[in-house]
Amino acid sequence: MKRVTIKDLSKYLLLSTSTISRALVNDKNIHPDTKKKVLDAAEKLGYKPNTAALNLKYGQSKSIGVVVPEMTTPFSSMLLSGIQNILYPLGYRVIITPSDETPSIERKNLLHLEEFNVDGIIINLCHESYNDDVYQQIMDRGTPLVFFDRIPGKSIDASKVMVNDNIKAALMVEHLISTGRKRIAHIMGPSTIRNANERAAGYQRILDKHGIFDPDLVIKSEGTTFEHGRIAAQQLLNNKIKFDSIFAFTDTLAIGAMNYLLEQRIKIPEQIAVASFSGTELATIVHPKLTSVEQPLVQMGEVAARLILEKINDSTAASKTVILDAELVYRASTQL
Amino acid sequence: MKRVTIKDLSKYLLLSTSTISRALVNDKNIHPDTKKKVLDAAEKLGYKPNTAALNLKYGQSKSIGVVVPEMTTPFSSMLLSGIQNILYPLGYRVIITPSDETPSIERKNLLHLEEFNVDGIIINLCHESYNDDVYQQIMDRGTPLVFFDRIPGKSIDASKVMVNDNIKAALMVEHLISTGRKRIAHIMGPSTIRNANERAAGYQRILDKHGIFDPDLVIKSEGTTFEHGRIAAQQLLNNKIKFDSIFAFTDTLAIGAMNYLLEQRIKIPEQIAVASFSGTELATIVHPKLTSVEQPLVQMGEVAARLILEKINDSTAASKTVILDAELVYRASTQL
DNA sequence: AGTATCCATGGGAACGTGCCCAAAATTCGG
DNA sequence: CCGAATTTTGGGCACGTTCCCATGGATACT
Repeated sequence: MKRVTIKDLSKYLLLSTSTISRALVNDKNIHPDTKKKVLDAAEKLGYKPNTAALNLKYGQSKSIGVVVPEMTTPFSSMLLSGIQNILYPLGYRVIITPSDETPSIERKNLLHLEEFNVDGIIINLCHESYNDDVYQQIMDRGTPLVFFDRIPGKSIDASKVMVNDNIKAALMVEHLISTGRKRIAHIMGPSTIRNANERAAGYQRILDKHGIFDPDLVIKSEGTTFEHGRIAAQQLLNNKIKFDSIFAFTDTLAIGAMNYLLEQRIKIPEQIAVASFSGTELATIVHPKLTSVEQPLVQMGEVAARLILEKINDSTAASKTVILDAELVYRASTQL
Repeated sequence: MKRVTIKDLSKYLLLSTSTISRALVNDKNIHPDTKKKVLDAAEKLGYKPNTAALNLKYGQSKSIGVVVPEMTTPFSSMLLSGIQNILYPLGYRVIITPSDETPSIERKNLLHLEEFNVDGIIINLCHESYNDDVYQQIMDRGTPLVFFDRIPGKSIDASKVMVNDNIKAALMVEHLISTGRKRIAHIMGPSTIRNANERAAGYQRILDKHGIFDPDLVIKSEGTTFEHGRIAAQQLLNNKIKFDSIFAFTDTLAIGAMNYLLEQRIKIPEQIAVASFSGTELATIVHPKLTSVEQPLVQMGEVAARLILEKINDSTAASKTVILDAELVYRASTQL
């Protein structure tokens, strides 16, 4: 099945390719009758513009790369729908590459995307510094980068989208305190993730303020999977430290922890309340439903897409950092 | 930042573009010294082949479209990693478009992907027949299609990958019976999905065989979300029908149902056992963990990718239907 | 030494499109 | 009714790459 080109139309209608082209791109220098004839023939023969030719012509690939740390939770998929909301109507392809929370894979993905000639890359890091050199290289070579959610530790001249982790974590801890909790444990994310440190800082700030901070209450998790959450909960219980609630770095960790507690026949929230940070459906599909900081994920994706478009359309555009608001949603896991 | 082309190398080394090209593609008709010089210069100047030019040259876009009904569960992401395992090493881009379980969006996505000139499309349907005409059109126009998981109802000449829904559903129901359950309810998926009918048929076949089938035990769900599962469970309880277990069309429905039961303080599995069908992590992150038919999702993705490659590389290749095995995993939701 | 063979390189067309420039066809003003 | 202005069309180059064909030079054989 040979594809129909402008040349085919040209032969078919006995018109030059220039005229055909003009009809197709809505050029004003063309007779309405001719234009109609061309459009009809294009429809009839099933003409489809060849994107490869256009890409070559304009030096753009009309595709955007997205790097996410994982795709097994709805987190990334919500961000993606935001990104696609903006980019698909503009004719961009979106190419997604999961890094599996592994910096070396992230690195490979980035270079791979560059190889694909993407016009820009939107990325949610898995390590705050490991690939700093690559980010800079890629940008130096002319491909704009936009960071979202997990941004680099070191300041890099690129647009960024995120929420205020520190403040929102603090507010969530305040909520736990307001429900009478005093021994609030924290399952902290890997310290190679900037947000983990920010949220931990917000947590500590409030406990300090109330004079109830205890370093033993903080468990540093080495990863972000459900299993890591389980392990953290197990550690907390094994440590024989008293605690009446948990604030976890993410939904995933919180749910893993919750499962372990439930298996140990601990009642949530009666004995231990659980709160976390995210913005996905995950919080509502467990029992009891999880109190969490709901990030506006779809909106974050949309903003990230707009920021990358700005950079693509004007490579000298100033970098912007957009901080979105997140809402605290109180559910059964912290309320009797 | 202008990109480096073969012409730049040509000027830089005072060699023709032909020679540069030969060096780059490992042609044998080139002096080793020249080749080394070119390769070094390419490295030094940061030459990257222009994919758009290659795509134009070879008439392929080196990209594959994937249409999935949803992306909020790990289901699609596991399939995607399978697909990407195969396609990325071969230099293919993968473009993902979620249809949101809406046939009209699926239709739009398919046409959109065709517009993008993808070399092939891998699709998991959201309706067994609504878009039949488009599938056929797209294939007629020369873009191969591969169906996986949810395949079309009507027979279409295209490769397909799936598991044997009927048999596996039957085995799962046998398991419930073997644990002493006699009143097994079924939350059936929308009958516009072939698999829903197949699994329901497997369910009924076994209940009939044991003479314990009761049509009142079957709830037809209108959708596949967690919420639909909740509603189904609610209906079951409201109907005042006695039942001691549930076999659900998918994990998602099962978990939604489980949540409702737990909220009603019903004990799982003591009072009601729950089993389902899927193959994702979801089954293990709820409490109690969910017994389910584990489909080899990553493998399914890999097979789908290989099948589409076959069709791309030889448009006359015969269509294949691959049926993969699925494993029953028994967890806490059905065992005391 | 002359010719045939081989190797390394250069020239240029092609993929499909848009756009610049020129040419043809039409309209307009006097 | 003729030249000028305007509209409509055609020719051909460019984007970056590969590959066929041709060319030049070196080597081998008679």
